[in-house]
Amino acid sequence: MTNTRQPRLKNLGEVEQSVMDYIWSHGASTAEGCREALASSRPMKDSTIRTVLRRLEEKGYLTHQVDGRTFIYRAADGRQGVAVRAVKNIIDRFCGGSAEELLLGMVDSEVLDRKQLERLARRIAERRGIEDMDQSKKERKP
Amino acid sequence: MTNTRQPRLKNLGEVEQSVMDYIWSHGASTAEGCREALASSRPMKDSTIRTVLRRLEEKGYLTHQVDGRTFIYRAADGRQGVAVRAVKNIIDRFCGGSAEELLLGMVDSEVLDRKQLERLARRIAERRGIEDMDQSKKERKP
DNA sequence: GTCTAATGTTACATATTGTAACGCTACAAT
DNA sequence: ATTGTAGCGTTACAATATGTAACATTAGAC
Repeated sequence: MTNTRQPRLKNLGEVEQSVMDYIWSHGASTAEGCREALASSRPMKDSTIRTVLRRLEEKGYLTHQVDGRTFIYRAADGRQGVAVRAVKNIIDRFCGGSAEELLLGMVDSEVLDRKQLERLARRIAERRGIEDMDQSKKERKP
Repeated sequence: MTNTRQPRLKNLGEVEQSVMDYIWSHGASTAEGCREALASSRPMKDSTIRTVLRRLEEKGYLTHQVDGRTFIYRAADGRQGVAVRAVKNIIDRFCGGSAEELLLGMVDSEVLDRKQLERLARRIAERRGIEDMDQSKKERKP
């Protein structure tokens, strides 16, 4: 709610992306767990996956907790949240900070079907209620 | 309309971004025009700006036409379009190709005010009309 | 024909990303 | 206690991306 400007997530490379995809769907994982899970599509040495995981943690995508002497890696933020943050970055860079035109463009393009648009409209309606409340608060202020 | 999968625009570096910002707001420009416009915030040698422009063209952000022996650079696509494409990329990578959850998340977060939500809702309504037509076409098919 | 503005070519430094060898340490089994 | 090894850290190297620019080439102006 309090719009804490978050620190601009760096981009993900291919391997990094696939690791995040795995952790996002699987939940938490050890280095070995990741390595085995990705082995069929992408065989990696033990030290490779560890480097990738460490970098992902540096970039803020992962955190780890220690269990015995094993690291358990977890996503620091969900897929959803990362996606929203990425879009906010786009908004800052291409839309002068205002999302409106972008979202209108999204709606105008072919990205959503009818059912999805309905749900979106409903959600907007709910949200409008909240915004209205905020609005009234503001109007009471001066 | 025909969803031609466009070729994944590469990311822009800082200087590249500022060049695009200039061309997007200014319209078309020569190399010298760009260089002078950015000189105060970012002095560059002639050959530097030229390299940047050429790379931007390689990446598909710019095109040029020749006037005499001078290149006139133009944006290949508008800010809006680039932003939408970037968001589509995010959707592909983080949302399994479906924009719905992402847009719902956007609406739930604090990126739009009431007026903007209203306009968005109205646009969705229009769009729903179109989608409905498409839908009826589909239903007639089998 | 010479000068010069405009473009082309090539290069180099730094950062990012994928990949991995090697090194260290704590625990388990002997 | 000694040693094997599982698990983490350190370091490195190649490929690509990005910013920067010197130097080369060429087509017109004069």
